Amino acid sequence: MAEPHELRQRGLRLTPQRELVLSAVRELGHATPEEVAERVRQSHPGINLSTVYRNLETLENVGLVQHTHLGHGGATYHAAEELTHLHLVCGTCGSVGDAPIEVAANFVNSLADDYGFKTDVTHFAVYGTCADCARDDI
Amino acid sequence: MAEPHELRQRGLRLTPQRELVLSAVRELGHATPEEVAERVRQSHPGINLSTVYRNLETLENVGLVQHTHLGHGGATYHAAEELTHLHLVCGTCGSVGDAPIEVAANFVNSLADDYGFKTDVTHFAVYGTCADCARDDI
DNA sequence: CTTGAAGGTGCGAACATCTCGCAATTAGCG
DNA sequence: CGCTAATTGCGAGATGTTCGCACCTTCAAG
Repeated sequence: MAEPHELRQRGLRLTPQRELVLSAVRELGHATPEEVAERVRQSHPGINLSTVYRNLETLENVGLVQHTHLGHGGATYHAAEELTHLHLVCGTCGSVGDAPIEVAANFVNSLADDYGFKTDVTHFAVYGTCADCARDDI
Repeated sequence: MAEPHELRQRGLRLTPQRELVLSAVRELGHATPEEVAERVRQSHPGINLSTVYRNLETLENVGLVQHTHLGHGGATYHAAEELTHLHLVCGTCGSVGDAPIEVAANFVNSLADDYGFKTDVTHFAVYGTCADCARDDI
């Protein structure tokens, strides 16, 4: 039973770079393209940044990874399987916390009912002040 | 009665560039730094982009304007008075809709109660698919 | 009204990110 | 094995934003 590789299943060629980019994203959890490249270089030093960008895009197109905006400008990538939480970004200390998507369920439903807007809560972070910073009142 | 200018009240010097940047932000609603610069150039052609960036930052520090991330990478600026709505960004057509912040009230309260996280819902857009695109199912 | 110090502006260079074109390489079908 | 199209590496280029520095303005003090 020739169980085809998950990349081949999606019509992609199986290149070492591609596999490494995918596993880097999986290992890193949240990662910028730069961080992915750095991780990949541990086992494949010659990989080019362009290749990382292109593979992230390709992998996103076939649904294996997704990107999220955590602020500033750059996107960060996740394995698609892990997108089960939303991101709480603290504007004071910069920390990124997680919360289950369920906390947004009512909000999402309201937007759907009132505006017909289908929300993907994981795509943008939720911005604010984390508990620690709010307490310290820096 | 010498009502001091709003900029002077906040300890800022009154320069033509500064005033123009502020009024451009007010007139434009949502605007990228580039758009602000373009608007300002209508009455003050020589203004430098750096000056726009610096003034946006300065005005933000004193609370007259705020920036929001609507996606991609760049920030967009608002007059602080107008930040009474959240932004619904459609990933399909790119449109930016508004919704009153009240729709997020429960969500914000949940995050505060369960995580101690004080949310600023206006800072990041809410990403998803707008009613039109969802209907067309493009 | 003058004047000096601090703040602000313009300009160009430097970055940081990300995209693209192109030639060389490689996966995978037949 | 041999071909073709997909993929990679590389360098150049497009953006978007920041920074240093010399010159210019604001404004308060005299």
